[in-house]
Amino acid sequence: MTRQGDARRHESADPLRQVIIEAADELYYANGFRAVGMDALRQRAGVSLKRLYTVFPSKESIVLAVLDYRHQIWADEIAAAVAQQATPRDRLLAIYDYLAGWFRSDSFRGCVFINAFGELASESPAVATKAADHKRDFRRYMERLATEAGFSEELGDQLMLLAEGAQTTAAITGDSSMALKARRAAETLLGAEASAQAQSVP
Amino acid sequence: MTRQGDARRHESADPLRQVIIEAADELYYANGFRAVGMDALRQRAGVSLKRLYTVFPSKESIVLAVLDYRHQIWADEIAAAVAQQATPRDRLLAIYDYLAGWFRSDSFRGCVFINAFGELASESPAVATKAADHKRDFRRYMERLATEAGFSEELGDQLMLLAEGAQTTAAITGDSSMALKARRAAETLLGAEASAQAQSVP
DNA sequence: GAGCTCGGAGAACGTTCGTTCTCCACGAGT
DNA sequence: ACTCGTGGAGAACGAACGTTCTCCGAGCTC
Repeated sequence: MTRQGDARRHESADPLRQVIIEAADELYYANGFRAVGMDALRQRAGVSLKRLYTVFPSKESIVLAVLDYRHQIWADEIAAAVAQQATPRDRLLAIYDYLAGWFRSDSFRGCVFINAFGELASESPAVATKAADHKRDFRRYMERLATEAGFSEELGDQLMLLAEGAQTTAAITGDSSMALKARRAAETLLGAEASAQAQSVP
Repeated sequence: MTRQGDARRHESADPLRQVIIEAADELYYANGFRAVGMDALRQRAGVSLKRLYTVFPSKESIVLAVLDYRHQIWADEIAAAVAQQATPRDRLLAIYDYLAGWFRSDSFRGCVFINAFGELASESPAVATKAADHKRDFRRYMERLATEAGFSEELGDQLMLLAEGAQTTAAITGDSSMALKARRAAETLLGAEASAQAQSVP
């Protein structure tokens, strides 16, 4: 979300392409994909329509590029938040602290992939698969984090579900406390599995 | 979803209005709200455009009526699934079994309120508030179920988050096993709070 | 300086869609 | 039988939007 550290990693080689992607990202996320026309995007990016269409062949391709961009930001920021924590337990719980900060930001409008899926999946299979890919990646990431910490893969799935539920609920109801509720549930799940392990290894 | 038992409760007094709502519900849910035009709805409902506009003043009003209809179905079917279970624990877990059956149905395309929010919230504040109302209702219902079973209100919130996460994840990835994963997480949360209660009352 | 190319501004085109209007057939009442 | 009103089918209208086209000016080459 916010630019900090080596956030430059998110930028592509072509600077014009990057300007368009960032302008589209802001407008689409704030107003929805369909509500933002090519003219508004042209104006925000400071680029003529003709030039816009030399870089991207269609609006759909811009949407897909924005989703790639957001996926990279999400993955990088999650990884950074996790890396700051030392213990396996804190690394798993760092997800929810990251969500809490995101939910409280003024620009929060839910998960862009869920939004894109709801808005465009019926007309763009490419958008639908990109949303599915993103969710699959996040699930695998949580599973990996869980198994690396000595927990079951299933626990990673469960923590993923809590994070997804917090995102949609916070987006629709505007209640940013969902991140904390999800975190406390995650703590309970972690504690339960840890004590079950201690029990089974006497 | 499926009509069984006293599903007639969902019907309004005006039969023409009800025909339109049910046709709109099927088309909107299967194809998305924007993808279905008034002409397709007119054809499916077997009603002329003029008659359609005598019953509803606009498409938005039809969308809102469909959301009301779905909210009633959801509330009734959840209540029925819960009522079939005898113990407090099974009543709380009945939610996830209901979700499992729903996810496996061919017509499953996610939570209609989440979809409507993503598609229309940016242009229709009424849709946004109706989605928020629905989620608030469900949250309160889970909180009530939890407290009636002797658990904390917070546990109800956590079970709600699991259900929400399962809905979005199942919708986007098409993986219906999310209901079972949510259920197992819920079982763990229930067990943990039960044993904590046993501990604190020696 | 003349010619040429590139790109900017925005008009134009074709499509979609919500909403309204027109025309006409049918049936009831006298 | 004639009239009148109701309602059906679908044309018409206006707006929005993605995409393409036109016109024109700026800057580079010889």
